Amino acid sequence: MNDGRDAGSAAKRPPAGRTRRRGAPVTMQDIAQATGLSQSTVSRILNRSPTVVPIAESTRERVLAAAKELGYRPNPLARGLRGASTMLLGVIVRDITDVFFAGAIEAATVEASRRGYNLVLGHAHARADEAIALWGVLEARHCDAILLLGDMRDQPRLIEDLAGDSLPVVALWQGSTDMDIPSVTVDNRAGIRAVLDHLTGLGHRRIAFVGGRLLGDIKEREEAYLDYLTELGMPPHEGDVQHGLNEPAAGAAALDLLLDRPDPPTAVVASTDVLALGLLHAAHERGLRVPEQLSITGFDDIALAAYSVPALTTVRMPVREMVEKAVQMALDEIGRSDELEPSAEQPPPMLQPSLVVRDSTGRASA
Amino acid sequence: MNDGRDAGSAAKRPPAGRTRRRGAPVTMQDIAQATGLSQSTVSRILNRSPTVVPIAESTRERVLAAAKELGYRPNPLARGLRGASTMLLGVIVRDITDVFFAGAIEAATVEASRRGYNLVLGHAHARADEAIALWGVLEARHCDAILLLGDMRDQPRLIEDLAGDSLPVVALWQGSTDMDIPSVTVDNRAGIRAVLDHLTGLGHRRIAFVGGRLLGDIKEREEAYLDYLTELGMPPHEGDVQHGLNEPAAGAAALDLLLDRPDPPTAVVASTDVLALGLLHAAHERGLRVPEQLSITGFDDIALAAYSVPALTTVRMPVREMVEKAVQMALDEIGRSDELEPSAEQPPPMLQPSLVVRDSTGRASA
DNA sequence: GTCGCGGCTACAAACGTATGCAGTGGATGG
DNA sequence: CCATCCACTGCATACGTTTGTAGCCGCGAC
Repeated sequence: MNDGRDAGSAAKRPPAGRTRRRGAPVTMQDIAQATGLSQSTVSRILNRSPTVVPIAESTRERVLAAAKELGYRPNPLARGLRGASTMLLGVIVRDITDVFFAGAIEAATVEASRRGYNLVLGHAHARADEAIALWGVLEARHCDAILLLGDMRDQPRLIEDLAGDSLPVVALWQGSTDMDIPSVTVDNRAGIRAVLDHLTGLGHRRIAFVGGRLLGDIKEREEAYLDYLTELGMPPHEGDVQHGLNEPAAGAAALDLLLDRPDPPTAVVASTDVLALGLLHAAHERGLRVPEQLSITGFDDIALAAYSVPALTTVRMPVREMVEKAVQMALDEIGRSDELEPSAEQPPPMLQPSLVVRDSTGRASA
Repeated sequence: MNDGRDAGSAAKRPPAGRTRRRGAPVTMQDIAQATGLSQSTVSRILNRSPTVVPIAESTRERVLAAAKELGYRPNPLARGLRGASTMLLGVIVRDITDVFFAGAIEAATVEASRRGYNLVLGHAHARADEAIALWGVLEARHCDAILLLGDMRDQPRLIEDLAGDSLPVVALWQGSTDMDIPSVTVDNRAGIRAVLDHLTGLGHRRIAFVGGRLLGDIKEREEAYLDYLTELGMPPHEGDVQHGLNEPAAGAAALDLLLDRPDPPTAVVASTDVLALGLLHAAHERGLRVPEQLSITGFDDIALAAYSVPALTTVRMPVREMVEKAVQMALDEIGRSDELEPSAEQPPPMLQPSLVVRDSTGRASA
């Protein structure tokens, strides 16, 4: 039974029944040796290769038994070397702690596994200036395609590496930029318009805006806000637009800045649900009643938005549909990878969000 | 310039200046050919191999230039085949949408990248009964070690595959089970005790509990709750303990069940912040004022807990410390992988949580 | 009796990289 | 002027698969 693979020293290994730990991985070669067959035969059986060559039923069973017995696990590296697809979908997200992206990742996981793919998660880590390790995450993983979640424009290295790469990349929520990366976007303008229609319909005339860093979708939302109010002839007052990180704390701080003035706004549009939650909290801290004294809206409709106090009026992001579309685009591109001509350039799909009215908005107070 | 790698047909490729898409990946062989050197020399230079053999400075520069010029990317598969470590840390999480785990993943990402590792995320998908594709996620990825986030006891296939595997596995928040997987845990009993001390100190005598599925930490928390109240001689009334999924909706539903009775409790301990947020919402819906009429506590201290309405009294989970410890354990195990003896069995580290008093708890009402 | 053929299996060449060892050339010392 | 040594580079092999093709064997047909 000594197959020559033992290390030189005959140190007896722990006699535990189940030799876990450091059993040199079982290879096809081992199975071949155990069954007296050749490694290639084993390979064919283990992959039920498409009848190119017939295999005796008895042999098949013998091999399968041995494989199970020895606890064989295919080595994906070796498999990948031969050019097989890795069935991996890389996902780069700029901030995992952003609950919105967490939801998107969930959606991507579901959609990917429906197609037999698994997810590899890279992490842009918004606050790390040196995002160099990034490209390692992707390329280092040899995925079949890559999904980009969020606007990565501030990570030029990443974009560059990605562009130089030979595999399909699809971006989500990167805002309508002119980067030549196929993308799936949402109609941010329509979302903001819906929110502002709703608020003005409730009689609000002084509507403030709280945004995150001017990236991607956030930027679009702010621009849409400005355009809308300008067109209506009631542009925001000075100080009616606040910026900060996309965190509840920033929202809370912004609210104080907005309200610690004479003649404060009667409604605040947040560029994000997370910010809106911070606004709600700060309003409560000040003893302000929402929506009686102040209306607040969000954007995204994260899971918690329906359970805030009070429940948040927001814009529903069609996350599932967008991710579905993006995964499909990426995988289609893989399929097309053999052909020479680049796929016909189509306008990036843009999906429609929808207003969800809950309890954080009401008629404008005197 | 025709290096023989072209496909047979001389179909001219799109003349775009930047030939993206489907340029067969540049290999060391290509660089060797371009510089007139051999592949092995290129390899040594590109890895600055440790002076085993000297390399002429001019040659080095020539190669580096060519590598940059051609846009060389090392193939991690091939590299891994040779046994090199993949610098990958696998993470299996049972539910990504759980904001608590999202935070943990963030922490793991940070800690891993501090050590030059990257994360691969597998997804147990709490609701998928057939978690078969799972083991594919891990093994298929050939990581150097695996972190388990949450209790996976209901996924026996996964545990089994994991145990049969030869690489280090460390579990986090799996509850104190007797599975022979090294783990890092938190002292749930101490956390619950702190919460109950706090509440009884405020005069509460009828304290209800809302838990998720009886898994891991949640189970421990519920048991601690029962023990505590029993020891104090005021065991929970019938119906004072509610169960559900770990979602705000479940928390909201539970609150109604708890309060739609004569003689309702004056405080509710949630096994999780997420549930507690649902409780807060439901209380608000009922017009109940927190904490004047009802006290509510959470567990975990997720980022949003400080920004709920009102801010949530909860138990801080030492996430960063725990993840740090776990990553260290896993990586240490890798280092030890060459030695034969299994590392000396040590009791799994258990970290201490701490009470965070905010505004959702107050003196018991009449 | 020989040939052919079908059914099964083994051989071997990739895939891209790492690395021990064997060269090769030039310079230097005797 | 030859031997020696050093600085440098190439050769070859291994890693674990996949896959095209060649080989073996027995049985039936002519």
